[in-house]
Amino acid sequence: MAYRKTPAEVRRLEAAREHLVVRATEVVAEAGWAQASVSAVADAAGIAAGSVYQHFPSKSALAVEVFRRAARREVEVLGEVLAGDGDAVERLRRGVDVFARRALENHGLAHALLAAPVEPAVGAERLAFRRRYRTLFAEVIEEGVTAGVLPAQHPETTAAALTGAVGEVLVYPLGTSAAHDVDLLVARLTAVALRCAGATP
Amino acid sequence: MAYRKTPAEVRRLEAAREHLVVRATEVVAEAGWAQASVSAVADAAGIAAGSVYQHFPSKSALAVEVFRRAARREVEVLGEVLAGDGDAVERLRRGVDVFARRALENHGLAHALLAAPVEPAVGAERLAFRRRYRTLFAEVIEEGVTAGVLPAQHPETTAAALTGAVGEVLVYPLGTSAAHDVDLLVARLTAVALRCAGATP
DNA sequence: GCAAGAAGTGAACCACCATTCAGACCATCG
DNA sequence: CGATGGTCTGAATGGTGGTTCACTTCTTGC
Repeated sequence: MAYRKTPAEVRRLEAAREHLVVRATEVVAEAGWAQASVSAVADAAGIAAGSVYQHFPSKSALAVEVFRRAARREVEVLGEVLAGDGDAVERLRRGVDVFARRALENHGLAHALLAAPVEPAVGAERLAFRRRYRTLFAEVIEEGVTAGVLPAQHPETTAAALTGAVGEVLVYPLGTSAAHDVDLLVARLTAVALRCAGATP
Repeated sequence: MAYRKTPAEVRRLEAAREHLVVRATEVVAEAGWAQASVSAVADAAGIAAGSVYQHFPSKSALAVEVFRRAARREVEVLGEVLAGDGDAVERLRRGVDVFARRALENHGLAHALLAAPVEPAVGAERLAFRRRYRTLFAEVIEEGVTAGVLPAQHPETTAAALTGAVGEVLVYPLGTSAAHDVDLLVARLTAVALRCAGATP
């Protein structure tokens, strides 16, 4: 028993892993998944390619972790806004508003999360997160219907349509680095989203 | 001058190319892009891998051709329905209806066209075709607004939202081979789509 | 039939990357 | 300090799959 992991050592390892994930996320946000090779990511983190495998069993596992963290943040933010104050329609409006603004603000990462081609493992994760978005939206819509501020409808379908609609409207602005009138874009998007749910203006 | 392409020979070559594209499309529809390797596609067409390069300069070029043909058919069908009889709202409803039914009928191909991961060259083509869907929808919406059957709105944004919404609602049913109640699904989808555009029920 | 030249073949080739591993380096503790 | 057993390195390995090319097979025009 001449070596035992000391708490400091454990912390150091966790920090190294954390650092790797953060840098990998930056690479993905700035250059896309295709450029995020193991060696590129390792370089960005200042470690050797082989050291990546100290922290993750495969490149896929790292990619999934990068995706999960970033996506979870968005789900949490959306969830908070949708569970906030106001009636269902107002919360829905704010949810779409916040989601869109955050995506436009960090368009590289948003594009990677929403639209960019990904390897199968990450694709599966993306599907899972879309389902979570859908569930969040569906809850608010159901509330709105029950409260009588939204017309009768199938909440799951509307929720799926909303996630698709928001994503598609944002994809083109996200794909380019050109400047947009964010307020105008967001106003148009929230208007469509509310119509989608059948809110009366 | 001992060999000159005779018309019959030219026709034979075109037929061979055609056959290759058709078989490649079948492979993509049945097994997905990932399984459509050059050798798999060549096997399906009954030719050697090397012969693919008689017809296309690269695998990418073949993939793009496969995508383009299939996507063009859908755009044409949608265009015809949207330019048919009835007011803007009715045509929009029928457009979404027909699009969804065709997709569900041929879910393998639809999934490949709409949602499955693709190589960059095909991804660019996909974006281009989405823009065409958007343009088609936008025209009808603009008509509807002018005719007063739809409320004032930004047609391009609504059109983008529509393509995204339709795609997203269909992705899950398309991804599985499970049986669905097509009529119910389509009814729900057209309802959301019409609300999206602000049509009064 | 035969020479010319194109189409077709498929095994070899090659580029690309994730992954491995033998050795270097370092932290722990008696 | 020195023995133990971890972490780190980066060049070598290996699998995958698109592409090439020397060769064979077929079509054409005389």
